[in-house]
Amino acid sequence: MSSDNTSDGSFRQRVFQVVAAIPPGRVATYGTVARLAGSPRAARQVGGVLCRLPEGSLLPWHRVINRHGLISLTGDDALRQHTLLQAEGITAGLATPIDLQHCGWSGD
DNA sequence: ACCGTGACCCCAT
DNA sequence: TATGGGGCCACGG
Repeated sequence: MSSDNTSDGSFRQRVFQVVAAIPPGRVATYGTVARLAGSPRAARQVGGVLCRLPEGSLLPWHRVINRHGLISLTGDDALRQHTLLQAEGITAGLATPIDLQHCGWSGD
């Protein structure tokens, strides 16, 4: 019921659902996640939500990168994300940009 | 209800 | 080619 599918509640919950839908071996940019979440201009907020993720979350947050195909985190967190991406078959993102044309996911 | 914050993105110098 | 500043939107205190 609804003319819109925005019946989930908070934007944060929506980001969880979108990120959880990213297939293994693929990555999505913050802008893409924001767009699929219903707010194409809220790319920044997507990072804010992931930053506040609980430690036990099964959400594949590591599959979310910036529009340059690089990891936006810094320090140990960046290395942690890079390691998780390696486990997905992606050996780039830390210093070498990920090929978004090959690994990029747009909600298919 | 107001202000500050931020894992972004875009443009100008 | 690198660096800086501004705009955007949602969330916490």
